[in-house]
Amino acid sequence: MDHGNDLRFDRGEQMPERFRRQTSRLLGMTAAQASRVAQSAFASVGAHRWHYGVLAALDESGPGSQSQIADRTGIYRSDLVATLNELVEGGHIERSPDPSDKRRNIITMTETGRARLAELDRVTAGINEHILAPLDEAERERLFALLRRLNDHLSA
Amino acid sequence: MDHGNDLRFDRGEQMPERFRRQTSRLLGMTAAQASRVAQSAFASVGAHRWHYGVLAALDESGPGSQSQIADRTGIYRSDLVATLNELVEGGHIERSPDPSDKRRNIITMTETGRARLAELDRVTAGINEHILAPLDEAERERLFALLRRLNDHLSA
DNA sequence: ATACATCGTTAGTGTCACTAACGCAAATGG
DNA sequence: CCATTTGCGTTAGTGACACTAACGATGTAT
Repeated sequence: MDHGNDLRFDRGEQMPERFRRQTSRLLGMTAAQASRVAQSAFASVGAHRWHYGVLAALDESGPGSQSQIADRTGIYRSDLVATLNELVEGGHIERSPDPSDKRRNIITMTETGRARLAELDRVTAGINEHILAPLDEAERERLFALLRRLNDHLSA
Repeated sequence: MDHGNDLRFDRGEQMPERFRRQTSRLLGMTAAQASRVAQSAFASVGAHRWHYGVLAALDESGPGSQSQIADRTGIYRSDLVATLNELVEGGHIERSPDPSDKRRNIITMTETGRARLAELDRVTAGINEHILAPLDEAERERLFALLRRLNDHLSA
C-alpha cells in the first residue's frame, strides 16, 4: 500500500503556516488541481483544453487568421499550430490560404466543429460545476470578481 | 515595436465570453502571473520558491528526514533532492545521516539558514503585497477562504 | 530467512508558458 | 523601384512544475 506521496493535496496537516499563507502557493495549487480536472474531462472526450478556446473564438468572432485566433484565445502562435492541426484532422475546422494575403491562413469552423463545440460546452459546464461545487452562486461570482481584479492588476 | 504576443494578459479585448468564464482558465492565468512575480522576487535574492518552504518547515516543525520535509512542504521527494543540495551549498541547512536509521538523513537548519529565512520572509511579504495590492484586508481574507474551500474540496 | 516497505536518489514524462529564429510574403520609405 | 522592416505560420527549444518509475540500500514483519 504505497501512499507515500500521491497527488498534491493540502490537508492542513503540518504545513508551515507561513507557507500556507503564501497566496501564490494556494493559487498555484488550486490552479493545478483545477487544471487536472479540466484536462482529464477534455481528455475523456478526446479533446484538449485549447480546442475549446479555438472553437469558442471562431464561434463568437467568426473566421480569422491564426494570429487573430492566437490573440483571441491567448494561446501562443507556436502552440496554436499543433492545436489547429488536430482540429483539422478531426474535421472541426478548415485551414485555407487567404487569397488577399498569401502569408495568412483563414480558419473556419465546420459543421462538425459546431457540434463539437456544443459537446465541449457541456464538458466545460461539467468542469466548472465540479470545480466550483462547494460554492454557491454568490460566492462563485465573488471569487470570479476577485480573481479578475488580481488578474487585471497583474497584467498592467 | 514588437508587441505581437508578449506575456499572457487578459485585457478584455475579444476573448470569447465562454472561454473567459472558464474558472480553470482564470485560475490558471492568475496563478501563472502570481508565479512569475514570486519566482522573479525569489530569483532576485538568488533563491527558489522551494527554499522558503523547506526553511519555514524546519523552523516551524524542527529538524526532520527528507520525506518528512517532503510531506510538510508538498514538494515531491524527487524534487526535494536538488533543493536540499542547494540549501546545503548555501550553508542554510545541514544534511546528516540518522544514526538510528541509516536510510535517513536528518535535515537541520543552520544559523545562516535562520537569517536566510528571515530574509525570505521579507521577500514573500513583498510578493504577497504585490499580488494582492488591489484587494483590501477583508477581500484578501475572502479570497483566501474561497480558494481554501475549493482546494479542500478538490483534494478530497 | 524471506518477503515487503521505506529512504534517498536518478531519470524521465507531460503540460504549460514562453523565446528564438526560420523562410516567406506584404507593407513602408527613400 | 528597390531595400528594409514588419507580420505570418512554423519548428524547435527552454524552464518550471507536477508527477511517475525504478534503483540500491536499509529497515520491519512474518
